[in-house]
Amino acid sequence: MEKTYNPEQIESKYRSLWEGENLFSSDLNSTSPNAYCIMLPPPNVTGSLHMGHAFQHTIMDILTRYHRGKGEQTLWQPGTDHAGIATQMVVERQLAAKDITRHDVGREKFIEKIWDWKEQSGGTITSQMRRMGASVDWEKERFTMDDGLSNAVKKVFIQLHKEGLIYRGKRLVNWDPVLHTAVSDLEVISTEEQGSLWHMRYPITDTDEVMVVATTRPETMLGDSAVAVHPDDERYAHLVGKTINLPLTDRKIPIIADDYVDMDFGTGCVKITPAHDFNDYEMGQRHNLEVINILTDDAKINDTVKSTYTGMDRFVARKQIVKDLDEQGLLEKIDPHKLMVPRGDRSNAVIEPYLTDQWFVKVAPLAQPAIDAVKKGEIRFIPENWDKTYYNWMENIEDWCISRQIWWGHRIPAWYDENGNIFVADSLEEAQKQAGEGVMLRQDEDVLDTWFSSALWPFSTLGWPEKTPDLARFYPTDVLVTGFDIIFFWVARMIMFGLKFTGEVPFKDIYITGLIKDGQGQKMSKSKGNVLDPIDLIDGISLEDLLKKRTQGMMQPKMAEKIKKQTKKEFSDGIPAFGTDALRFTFAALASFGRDIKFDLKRVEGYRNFCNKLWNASRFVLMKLEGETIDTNAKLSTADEWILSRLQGTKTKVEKHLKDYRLDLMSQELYEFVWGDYCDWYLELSKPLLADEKTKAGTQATLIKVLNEMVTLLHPIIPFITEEIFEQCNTILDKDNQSLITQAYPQVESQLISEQSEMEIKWLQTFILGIRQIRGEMNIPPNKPLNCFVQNFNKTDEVYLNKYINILNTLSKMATIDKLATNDEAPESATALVGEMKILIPLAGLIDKEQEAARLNKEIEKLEKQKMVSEGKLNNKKFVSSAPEAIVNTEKERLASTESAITDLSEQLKKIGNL
RNA sequence: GGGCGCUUAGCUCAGUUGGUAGAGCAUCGCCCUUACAAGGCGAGGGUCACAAGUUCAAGUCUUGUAGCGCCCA
Repeated sequence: MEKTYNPEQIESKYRSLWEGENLFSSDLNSTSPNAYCIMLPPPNVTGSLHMGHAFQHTIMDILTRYHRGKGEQTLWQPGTDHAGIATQMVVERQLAAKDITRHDVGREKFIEKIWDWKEQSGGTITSQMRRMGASVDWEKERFTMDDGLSNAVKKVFIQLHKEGLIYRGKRLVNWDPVLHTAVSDLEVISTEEQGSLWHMRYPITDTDEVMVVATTRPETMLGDSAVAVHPDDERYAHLVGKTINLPLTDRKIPIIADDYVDMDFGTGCVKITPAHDFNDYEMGQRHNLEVINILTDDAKINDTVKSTYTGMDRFVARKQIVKDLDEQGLLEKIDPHKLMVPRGDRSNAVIEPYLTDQWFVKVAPLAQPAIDAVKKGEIRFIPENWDKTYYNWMENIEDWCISRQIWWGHRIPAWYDENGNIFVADSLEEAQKQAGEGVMLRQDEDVLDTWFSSALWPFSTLGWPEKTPDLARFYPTDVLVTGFDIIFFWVARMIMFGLKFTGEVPFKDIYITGLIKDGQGQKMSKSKGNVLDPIDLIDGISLEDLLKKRTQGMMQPKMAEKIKKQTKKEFSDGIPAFGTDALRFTFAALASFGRDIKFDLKRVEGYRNFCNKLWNASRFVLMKLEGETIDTNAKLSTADEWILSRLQGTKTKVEKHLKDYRLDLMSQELYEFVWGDYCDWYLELSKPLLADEKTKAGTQATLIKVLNEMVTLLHPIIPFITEEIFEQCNTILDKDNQSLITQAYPQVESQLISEQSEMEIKWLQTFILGIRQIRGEMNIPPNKPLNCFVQNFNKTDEVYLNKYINILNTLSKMATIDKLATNDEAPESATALVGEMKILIPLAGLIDKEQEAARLNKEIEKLEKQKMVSEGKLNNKKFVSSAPEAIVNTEKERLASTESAITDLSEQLKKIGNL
């Protein structure tokens, strides 16, 4: 084996081996009683892997590899979604660079271009997944626009339509005037921006009075249908029922009363524009107001308004209208005002409420069973507090606008005849049958929201609506691993559709992961220039390349400067190559149940070091075993029994943590076992044991057994390095070359749990630690041989002393360990305690008396504090009477041993002091 | 305004049904001891945000306060 761990070579070796031998296949273990299945949340086909994906994929892979190791038939289903708007935008942008639009190209050609683009860039994310070691069943890879999935979409649409759960209607929707499409509520991000509040004077018909209304969007006044006041507002009571001469138009509009109006906001008068505001729309319905649309698809003033404003962009018109009102003396004032501005999450354009014909899913009837499934515990959120977020949203859910005015996606399976009658069918032929011979049909131009097809993912990928064996075997799936940001977009919709169409929940557990943020706790985003590419952590990247990556395609040069500065500060030497395993271990270790995760490069470095440690421990073992025959029945030493016993404890905890999805605790447990128990203690103990013919065989057998189990336990987290170590072990043992990925996950062997050996080794450790502490504090070099005495030992101590004399001499570099009788006068010494037994290291020329006195004083002080705590408790009658007996006893024992230690150390202090 | 979180060592975070506050990193000593300097050994460092309550006992349970964050309206 190489002296240092080199991830690069190992990783490429096993990437091709695993896939080449089809070891991720879900056909393995096909006779197991249970099957295990995880659906990969399909990433955007033209996207790339970000830290969040890498994190979640690591979690899914750990679960997958674990269950595969448990002998279950396991499917981790991969695939991508077509990301309608996002993907279409990319290709439109490419066209825009050549100064053409999709309309110039035409629908069919344009879609061809998108498919081309998908072919070209669609492999990015899957190849990155391969770099991460994701053990998905690649043979089952799906795409939301595959034929099978498209058929499922059609079938669902048709059935829901038949049941009246999908309808078409003219409604106010969120309109993106740049993309020319409706978007759902969820795709609109409202943020606070600085704007103005314009106060306009509206003259009351046939009077000299005016009403002052305030608005943040003055241009919408062209579509006003009323002015509303609160019914209890005495200031305006006399005006209700009169009309306003709407300025800049020749229309008269009524003054109405509605208790929706906030009397205290502004003047208490509100202009009502039903076609361009969601609240106004509802009020319009209540009062039968006219709905006047004044905008075009691209948010220009339309020709409903016969005026000079027609054709003006909404923001140009705004200026002009304000100017015109001012000239007519109708502008009262302009106040600066902070308001929530809705923008499209893709285009960043200001969204307009806009009246159009759209398709909707009636959600309420679907939501109730979906709520019940969680309430009844058929679906469990992990951590469970997310269920509140889910309920909160599901209980206030609105109908879902599913039509999009774009070309890339599943075309809505609906046709219209010349009279506007709708025929929903899975083909033109079917629709024609419904409409009758000779009727001219035209298919709906729109496509469905991408999430509509994603919502079917857990069963459409398994072949639904066919009753396939996969569907029977793997559905309902076991766990969904995803971020909280798509609980509404996706999780809720999968549950609704899953229940509706399969009658079963799509998954039993929903593991909501935290969000990966940068070192400063900022959300990673391209515009902030703080994204980390997981692949750069694996392969490393120079500062130069990182700067280039983070600033290319920046809209604002100013931002680029800032990003450069920040990046130089944080990554002055770029990022070293840590390897996939180190990154995966980091993700596992960070996967606690908090909400967000500040990503710290130092952690990756630490776990890279862990891999190196594991590597070198393996090297040690293999060196010691080379050319030897392993006797698996050899007699075991206490140290062997001890490490095997510790291993059982570790396995038990790992099992529990996995069950609880606490991968952080799982990885910590294994980290501590490997580094603390195995490397720091057992390997050191093995050195003298291997040198002794009596214990050699047992030690060899134990070294390799534990190493093998360790790498098997770690394999789900760090698959590459463990696979390599496993192979090296096999080579040395002359075993057939099998892959670790197919090995059984180790089970607890309860007969190997040994309290006796744990007690004995604890004694040994205490002895060694006592001496190390004296060496450390007295600055005695660790390899300088020392003489020491022991005194005040009991029978057990004596047995252990005889048994472990060799080990003690080796591990704590003792020259001699001599027994002193209780009455024997010891030389001036530094002292450590093992229970009641004293270890005495003569000062003679080695140790400064003052220093040892100071050390003892410090120790005694610590013990005194502890003594007081214990005494305080035990003197409290209530404690003694109410606390459980076991607790009281522990406290008594603690006090006794503390007191005895104080006595011993004080005595020692006195001895030094006297000299 | 409604909902959900967070606040523990210099930093990043664990802390199970209440029972002596932990890890990694960083810091400070001593060591290139034949698996590992990407390492070994030792040490220092905490009023668990604040206040009150329940309890023999509170980082942990209850209530309130402050600061920070996210989601929804």
